[in-house]
Amino acid sequence: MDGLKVGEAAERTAWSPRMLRYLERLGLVVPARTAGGYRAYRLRELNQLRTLAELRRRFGLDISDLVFAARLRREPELRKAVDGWFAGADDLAWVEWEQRKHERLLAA
Amino acid sequence: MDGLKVGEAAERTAWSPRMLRYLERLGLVVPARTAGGYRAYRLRELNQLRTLAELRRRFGLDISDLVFAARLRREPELRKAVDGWFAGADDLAWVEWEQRKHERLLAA
DNA sequence: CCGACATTGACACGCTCGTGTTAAGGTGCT
DNA sequence: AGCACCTTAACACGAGCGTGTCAATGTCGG
Repeated sequence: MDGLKVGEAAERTAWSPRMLRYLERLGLVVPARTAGGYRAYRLRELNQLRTLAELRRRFGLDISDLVFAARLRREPELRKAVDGWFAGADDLAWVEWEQRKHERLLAA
Repeated sequence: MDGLKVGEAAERTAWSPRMLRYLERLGLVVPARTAGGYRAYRLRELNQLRTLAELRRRFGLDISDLVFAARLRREPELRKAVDGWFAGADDLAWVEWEQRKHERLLAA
């Protein structure tokens, strides 16, 4: 078999098999599948799992924080809206920010 | 008084006074204070509150998602680490996962 | 100086998250 | 064929989030 099964991957990454399945359902770490339906964890997934654990430990992140970060990358609409919110939160005026966005669009 | 008190701000933004205090404790919308200790909501804060409600409604965001987004802006160390995690995850995996979710829905 | 509203702090409650466990069945090496 | 491990689905449960409410006290305008 090419890639580790869920139990083997769990042993090598200090996650439980349960959590590996959970992370897959959230779309964070998605292994390939064998013909029989077994999860096949390869090097990329193992690295993701180790990095993920490190992020939680070092920065106290929730898993849901990473899910949100993933959404930010995948949904430009969302990223724009969030940026807009922060524009109103910094001392830059919202209207000015909108204006400059329009200017950028015109310039493009 | 220059700025709205918490009750007045609540009426105009469709948040409860309780939630306005909560959002302040999270560092998301922080009004100035009067000499007597009353919160003074001005235009900037009112706009932030309305935009915040809109983000929740339109994108289904949690408040904690916005708190995390704020951390991302303020902590370059954190942003770098999160970017690093995504570097190990090419978006092919995401597409495959979406496809299988779709198949599951069709099969149901 | 009184009444309306503010302040902080605490208790409460339903909901979701992260995690384990168990059940009922499938895969695959030897 | 058997044994170890996998699959999904379900139930369980403590912890934390979002929110309301109540109590004790402070501020302010008329």
